[in-house]
Amino acid sequence: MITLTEENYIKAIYHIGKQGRENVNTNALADAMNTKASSATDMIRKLAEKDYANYKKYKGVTLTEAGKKIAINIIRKHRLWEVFLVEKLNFTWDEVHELAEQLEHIKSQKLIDELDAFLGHPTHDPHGDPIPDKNGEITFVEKIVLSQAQEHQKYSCLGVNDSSSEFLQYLNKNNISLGSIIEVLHIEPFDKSINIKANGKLLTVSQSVAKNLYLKKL
Amino acid sequence: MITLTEENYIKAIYHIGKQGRENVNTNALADAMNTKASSATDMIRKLAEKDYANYKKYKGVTLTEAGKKIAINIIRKHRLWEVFLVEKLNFTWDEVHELAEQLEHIKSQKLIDELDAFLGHPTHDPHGDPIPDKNGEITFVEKIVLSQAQEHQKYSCLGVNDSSSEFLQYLNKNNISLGSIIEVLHIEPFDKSINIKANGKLLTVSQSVAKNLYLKKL
DNA sequence: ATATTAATTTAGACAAGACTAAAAATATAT
DNA sequence: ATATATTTTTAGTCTTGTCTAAATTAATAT
Repeated sequence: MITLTEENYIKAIYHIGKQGRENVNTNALADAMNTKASSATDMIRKLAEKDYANYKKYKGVTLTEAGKKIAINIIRKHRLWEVFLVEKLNFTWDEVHELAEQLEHIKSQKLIDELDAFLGHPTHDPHGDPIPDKNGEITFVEKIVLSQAQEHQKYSCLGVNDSSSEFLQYLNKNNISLGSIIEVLHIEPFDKSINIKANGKLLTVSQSVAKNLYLKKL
Repeated sequence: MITLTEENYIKAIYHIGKQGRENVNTNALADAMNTKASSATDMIRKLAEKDYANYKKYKGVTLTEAGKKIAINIIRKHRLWEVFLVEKLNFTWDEVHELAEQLEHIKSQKLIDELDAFLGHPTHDPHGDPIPDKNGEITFVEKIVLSQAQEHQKYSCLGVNDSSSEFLQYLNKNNISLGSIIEVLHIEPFDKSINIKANGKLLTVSQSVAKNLYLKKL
């Protein structure tokens, strides 16, 4: 049996490992888990013991194939629940994350298969992140971040990098959501702020916003 | 904050208290929770400490109003999830209980309000048990058990007392479900077995079956 | 190359929820 | 009414996941 805490550590290792170097260091993991480095060390040991993680003292941690499988399955559940909440229960995309953190730990293969079918086998969650299929395959869509976009080019909004409710509410306020058409008008060389036309409306966004918005060239 | 374990103890106290004397004894609680009496004593102490339970040494435990409120809310969530699983995700009534035991602990008021609305504010779960409303009100339906039924009388099936999957599968096999029309033909004085016509088909049921099937006189 | 700083691990302790074994209180039987 | 049996509580221990403080290893700077 795998505990809830173990699942959360595995998920954190997966996410950190994804966006940076392969080997996840203890402090980064402790940060993500809101614990101290010593607690992270203990858990890493335990996960290595159970063959969910590869661990060499002072060298950081990676997931084994078994660990990755668990991580991907949790992510699949998380994202399917997010779709359910938004599509069926009138949640907005900034409300679903915390709740999905609870729901992702529900254990039932049939539940997740049926939910998937009930939702029509969605491929992306409400933030634009891909939903792994039953076999753990993740369909990768080529995407860039707004801060790397070119002037005078049209894009469509694919998703977000930062899914904090603050950021999502900022986007809501400016009427930007999945699929929104965004045209880059001008990039200010001084501070890298960007003038865009989003769904027809003119808007200037800072670099910190631009870094967290994923786009697809049209 | 209330822990998962505390919630489960509160629920168990509520259910045991419901079907028998008010004061729940330590052994009964330990049994229901699959723990030992000493563990139950510890938890009862803790619940009393937090004002969820009334406790006098050696005298058993009851819930306070706050405790009852929590219990009823968990039951509301449990039964709404059961409806969801059966109505929307193709589960059968014998498959849903364990899964609902997990789902009932998800914490989100909005989730449960929206789920309730999504399901059309159902009043009963798939086993015929009433679903408490948002204010904790439980609509009580007068029901008898098949073993107390009268000969030559027609009834409709309201629910079950024993919701083990063995019993539910027995009912499935004999095509008895919620709302089934059941006519009592003859009660055998020797062993109290009962000849019934269920959905048009003749069937003889033992007393232990008859004790666990709830009916409403038609 | 060595000193200093940063990251990681170890050691020991704590709270929650469980257990066993023993003691205390209550219930039952003659 | 007293002896016996049952139930409940207490005392002490264990595991999980956490912490602090100290020790160790790795990284960085001069």
